[in-house]
Amino acid sequence: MPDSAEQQQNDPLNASHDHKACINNAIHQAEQLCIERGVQLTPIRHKILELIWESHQAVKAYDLLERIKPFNDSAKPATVYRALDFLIGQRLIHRVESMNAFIGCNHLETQHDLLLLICERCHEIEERPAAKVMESLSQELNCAGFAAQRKSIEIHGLCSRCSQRESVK
Amino acid sequence: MPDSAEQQQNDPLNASHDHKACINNAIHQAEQLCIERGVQLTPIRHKILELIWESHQAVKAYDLLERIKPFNDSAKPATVYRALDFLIGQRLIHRVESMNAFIGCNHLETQHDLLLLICERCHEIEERPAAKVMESLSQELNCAGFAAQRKSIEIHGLCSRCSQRESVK
DNA sequence: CCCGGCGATGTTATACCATAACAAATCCAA
DNA sequence: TTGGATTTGTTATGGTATAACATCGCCGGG
Repeated sequence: MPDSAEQQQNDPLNASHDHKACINNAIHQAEQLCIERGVQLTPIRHKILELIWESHQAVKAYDLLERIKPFNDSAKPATVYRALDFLIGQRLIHRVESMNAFIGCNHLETQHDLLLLICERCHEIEERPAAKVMESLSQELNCAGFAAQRKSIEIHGLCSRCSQRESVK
Repeated sequence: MPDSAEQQQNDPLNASHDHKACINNAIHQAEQLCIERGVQLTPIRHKILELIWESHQAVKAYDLLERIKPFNDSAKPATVYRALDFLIGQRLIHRVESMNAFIGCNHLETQHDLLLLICERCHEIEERPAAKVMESLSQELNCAGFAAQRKSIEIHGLCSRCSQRESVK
């Protein structure tokens, strides 16, 4: 099978993006954070995190289940959901609410409430801190007297590369 | 009609809120819009819309199913989901992604992309147009070259009344 | 050493959420 | 009258998520 076949169906990862380094970095940071926090990034949790990081697309829990079975043949839904709960609790991944799916978090050291830009064509998801949006959002919440605990901001549409392609079509 | 709609907005959820008027207004607007648009707000769709408007809390599809059965004993999941699809397509209701639930839309005449403030204590949901947030969001998306099709902004936390209560406890 | 608590995982079962696919009914227009 | 479009009925199934209880391994106190 040619290398190109490994790449994503609709929209290969940006050629300039060294995804292996990207994964390694994320995983390494996660390991460090767990040590610092005194929590256990157990083999199952580690493997789930790796599987999620295999792409910049959101991954479904039952896909993770299928993909972890070769490494852990006793894996069941609860196995996966527990690992996901842990990873979310440690803010190492996001739950993408509008997709019932999960994606690695690229901003471990900074804030966790981010804008998610979800491309309907290539299915890749970009996280953006979007400081100005968050600032005006805070003001709005203040104004409403609302004490926010969790923010989910998910925008579906076409990413810049895909919208260029659409206009060429 | 617009007068009462604005009043609701300023005073949407508290004791002085005349929810019957609120429902009537929403339903009436919906009926008018469907006529204008040449689409059919059939009895099933109408009933589902009414059931959703019975509260300002998000409603689950299978709860709607139970609650519509007395009126339509052949109701099945598809019955409900089809009505929901229609109502969402006409922007008469929102899907609350982070809850797998549905809520009536209070801003039929204006924009549909709104902030949803979801109270974890009383479970009521407030819609807010949040013009400044939307403005900075547009700038952010522009900046990212992202062509948005659908926006889901859901904030979980404590509403003003509930956070007061919490601090008293 | 033993044991008891704790966190993690194994295991079974079930509940909840959503859609596919095809049939039947209705209505309107050609 | 027929035939297309829309809506609803019906059956079946697939996808998402959690509850509940059992077990295991580790580690520290008695």
